[in-house]
Amino acid sequence: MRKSKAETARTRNRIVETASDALRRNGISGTSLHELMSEAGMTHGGFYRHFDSKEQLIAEACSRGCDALLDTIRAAGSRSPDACPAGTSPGLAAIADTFLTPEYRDEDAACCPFVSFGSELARADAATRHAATEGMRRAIGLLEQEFHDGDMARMRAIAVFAALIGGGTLARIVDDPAFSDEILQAAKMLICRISRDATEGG
Amino acid sequence: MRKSKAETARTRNRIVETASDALRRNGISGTSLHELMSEAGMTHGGFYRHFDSKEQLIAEACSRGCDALLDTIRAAGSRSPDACPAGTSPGLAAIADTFLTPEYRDEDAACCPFVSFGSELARADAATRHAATEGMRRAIGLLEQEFHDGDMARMRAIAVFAALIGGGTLARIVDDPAFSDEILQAAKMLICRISRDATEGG
DNA sequence: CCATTTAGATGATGATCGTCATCATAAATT
DNA sequence: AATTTATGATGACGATCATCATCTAAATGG
Repeated sequence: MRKSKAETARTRNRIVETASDALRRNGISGTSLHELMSEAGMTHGGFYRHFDSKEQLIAEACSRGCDALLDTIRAAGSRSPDACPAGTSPGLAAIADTFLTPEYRDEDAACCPFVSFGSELARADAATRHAATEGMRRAIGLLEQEFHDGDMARMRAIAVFAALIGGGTLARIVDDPAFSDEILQAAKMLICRISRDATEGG
Repeated sequence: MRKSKAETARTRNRIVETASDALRRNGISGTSLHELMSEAGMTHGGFYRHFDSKEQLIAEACSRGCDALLDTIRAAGSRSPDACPAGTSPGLAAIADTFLTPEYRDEDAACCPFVSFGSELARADAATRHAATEGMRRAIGLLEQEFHDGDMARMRAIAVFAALIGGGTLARIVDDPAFSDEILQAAKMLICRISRDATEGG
């Protein structure tokens, strides 16, 4: 049942894409190759025609998940925010609005890798950690643009990213919806505050 | 080989304590009962004399890990900080100094549960999530005290906690030490900024 | 002091895991 | 057209997992 070169490449791509989704739904150790491959429409046997190991796939899927995150940040940044306190950058407010809402929190698959399996990434193999590091660099780079080369733009971008990931992670843990919403609000407020600091030169 | 009541209680306690450490080192799915019990100085067989399931132990160990976190926060809050920018609460600066240092980041076992297995907690069973939620409530309550009933004390305490967890999680992922240190610095700066806002009524 | 209960060791259970050998088949190459 | 190559299915491998049955010896309760 050999497939054409083009179709083989498409299959490989489909596995990575499927893994990227599955990881964000179930985490690294919660994702098995069996489940993964059948989700991609195949049996488990073909896996090693495309990858050397599960770890190699995880690294690639992590990178792919970061790409998706970047796209979401870009799309969010160019939207008009639900609410934008005076002095806050509209782009940052819109990004906070996108990632720190109950709807985004309750989504399983569209979630960002760092929220979905961030604590597992700290224990992952070198290649995966590297993919995550580079993804994080790019994400922070995007946020940095929102500060228009201002003073401490990079520092502030990192702070915003930490608030996004911290708030998102905690909100997903909490089993009390009101408390969880409070966390989202606090993180959103924090990000707007950082943005205001930048425009006011605080 | 039956043991006395007191010793049985001590054994059970030792298992929970061991699990609390193991969880913070290896995460939830990275911790097996085999490994756990032998770490506690026993074979795996005796486990079910003390617990109904692995999940039940995880929930208790999570609660215990939160207790340890609370103790660390309390101890940190009453220390004098390495550096304390003008207007920043010394307690908050000291807490940031404790949790956002390279030394704390590089420790395996003493780490806080939300950093160590926060993303796994979001997918854990109801009892574990509840234990985590209550632990988080208490941690935020402690931080809230640092704001002395000021305006939005609770909101700010949540923001500080999100910055701690977000910063700590990201710093542990990154494989570039300089970048990781940068993340710790940014999160620390953020927390000092929140503290200053409170004293200045910003 | 005897009968009962039980903590913890040993070892088996079935399920699931990552990985690999084999095979049929169809694309690629000659 | 003949030969080689490689995809993906089938199924097995050994390891590991949570859980449980059984056995022991010691603590408990009468």
